[in-house]
Amino acid sequence: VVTISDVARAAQVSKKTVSRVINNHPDVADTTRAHVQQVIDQLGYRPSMLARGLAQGKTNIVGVIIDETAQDVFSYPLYNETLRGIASVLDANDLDMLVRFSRDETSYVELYLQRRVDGLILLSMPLNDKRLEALLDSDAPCVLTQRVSEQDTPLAWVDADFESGGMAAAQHLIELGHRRIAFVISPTTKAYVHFLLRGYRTILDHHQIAIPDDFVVTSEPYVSVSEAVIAAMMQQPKPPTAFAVSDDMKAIQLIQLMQGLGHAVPGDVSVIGSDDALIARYASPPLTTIQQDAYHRGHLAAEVLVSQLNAGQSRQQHQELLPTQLIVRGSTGPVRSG
Amino acid sequence: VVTISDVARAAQVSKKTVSRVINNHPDVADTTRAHVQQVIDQLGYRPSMLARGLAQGKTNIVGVIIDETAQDVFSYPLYNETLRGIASVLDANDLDMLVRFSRDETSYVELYLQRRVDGLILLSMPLNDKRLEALLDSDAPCVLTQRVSEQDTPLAWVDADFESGGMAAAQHLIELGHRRIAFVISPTTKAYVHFLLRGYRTILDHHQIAIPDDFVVTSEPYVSVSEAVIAAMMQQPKPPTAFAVSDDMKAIQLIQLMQGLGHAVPGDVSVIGSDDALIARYASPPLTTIQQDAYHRGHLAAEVLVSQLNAGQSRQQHQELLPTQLIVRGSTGPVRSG
DNA sequence: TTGAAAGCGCTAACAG
DNA sequence: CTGTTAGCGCTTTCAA
Repeated sequence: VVTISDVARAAQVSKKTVSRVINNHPDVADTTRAHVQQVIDQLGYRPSMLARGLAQGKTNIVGVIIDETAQDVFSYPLYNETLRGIASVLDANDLDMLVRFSRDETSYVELYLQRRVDGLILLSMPLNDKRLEALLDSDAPCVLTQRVSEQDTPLAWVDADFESGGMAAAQHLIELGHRRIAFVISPTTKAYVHFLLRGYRTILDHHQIAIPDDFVVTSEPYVSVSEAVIAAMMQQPKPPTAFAVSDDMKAIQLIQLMQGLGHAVPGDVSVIGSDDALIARYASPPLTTIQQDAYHRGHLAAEVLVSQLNAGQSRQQHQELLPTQLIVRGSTGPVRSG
Repeated sequence: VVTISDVARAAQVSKKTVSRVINNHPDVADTTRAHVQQVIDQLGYRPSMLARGLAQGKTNIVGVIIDETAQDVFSYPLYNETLRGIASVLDANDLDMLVRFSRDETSYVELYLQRRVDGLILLSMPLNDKRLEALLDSDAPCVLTQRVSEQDTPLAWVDADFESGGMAAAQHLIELGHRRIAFVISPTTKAYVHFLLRGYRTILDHHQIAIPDDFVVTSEPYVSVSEAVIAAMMQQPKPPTAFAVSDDMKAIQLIQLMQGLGHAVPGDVSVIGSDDALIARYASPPLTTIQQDAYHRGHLAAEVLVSQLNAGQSRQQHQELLPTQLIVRGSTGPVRSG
């Protein structure tokens, strides 16, 4: 491999001059620069980022942590978009992206402490993650793409406002005449489902509509909706006329399950999702859902991190709630009269 | 930040001894090791991967290149699975993953030449990519997850056998009585669509079924299926009775388009996809498609790369074709009699 | 079993 | 405008 010393020797200049050339430092005579550049090209020299990183004390790499196990990532197609949003910003700032899917034993801060990355973006951390303490103890620049607690956390985050989304959705269902609304909420380890539920609750409370305990089905992360549970619920004397589901994939499963059980959607029962994943449009009936802009979320989070990195200052408190929007499609309709 | 020297000083030993401890080198007295370890814990010392990398001449990072623009990644959900497969292997080998989405100007080999990564895994490279030459000129350890040419390439790859898949699909359609089969093939920049088409052709040729030129619709990467083109095709005196589509997303779009045009699927026209993306199951009718195991593909590719890295030898010629399987669901049926 | 010294390839002061 | 001298934090000879 050819090093900066090789170039310096061949070009009869000092290493520092070569360094100046490759870093586009202005204080170099044009002729010198041209000459050095020529030698660089001829030798096929590439600066070692490893060495540069050591000398400068930074890696120019950002760690992106995705705390999901295999199936979960598949069922949650929005990570792609968030990653994309992040990538666009990092690209523009000549930063690279080190992606790590969750490894339980080790805390993700290690990535920073071991100087593998300059900062972290955490996608989809579970609620009240224990490893978070290590993060807070460190001075790692860091941005979350999702809140990790219903309380305030001294960390920067950019999150989608699913509480408002839930409110809009509840409003929509109420306007359609629904009064018996059930919930499929999962995974309860993620903060957003709680905000979502809270949004629904706020509106329902306001209309003095109670949510019976057995109308709230929760499940482990991304486990399928239980047919038995739903079937039982629908056989009650007063079954739900609408279901609010915490993600589109599950909402679509629920629709198919309903259809299998002989309940028309939205004729007998309305279903409303959350996310507006691509799949929502292709479901039949197309899914009414709460839209979020995952790309934008990633984009913003990355921008916040980059500004932290550039400022060099310790943690910033940037916290931002992105709007969500109710997208009404065919899976919700007026409650059947009678 | 606390360095190895700090530890050495505090523990009253040499740097080398500390180094031996953190690397679990056997030649250290137990008492010394215990003592050093204690100092390490107390000081909260973490070895700098940057410095270690420079000293050892390797990064322990693998570069993963995804040559897709924004929308494309979204419409091709299998990347998630491939990434997952890769991650599982890298994890097991204490390697990290640097992900880069395509940046046209720069060749991805740069990642290696600049010593940012020890090797590369290329997902979804376009056919006959010019940047490939630079790769071949280098000695970068590298594995493709998809062939980049219909000819043989002196690079390791792990690909899905869509040619056989196409053959199985053609066989299926013929058994259902279809003779007028049309194709929606996209993007033509990817090798797999050509293998797929070749598979169909082989079987159709064998049955002396011609494919009229205007029965093959190609389109730019991931552009939607053109309604006008399809409508025109269906108004011919002898319209196709079946469509073979090169990915599931497009197949589902086509189904919806057909339904909008008043053609029942599979009553009037059968549609067959490719990939077996999650969405295929949720389409209505559920999509008949050619299944591949994207996770396994990533897993294998990463294993090949890791063995290259460990061998330290120059490029290996591992080339492997993974089986595909026809999954028959509801979108294909017997040709309408009359 | 341990240590001293040299070096990985680059940048950062500070001179000149 | 250019070069010299030190490091960055670790690993690797080679001795002891």
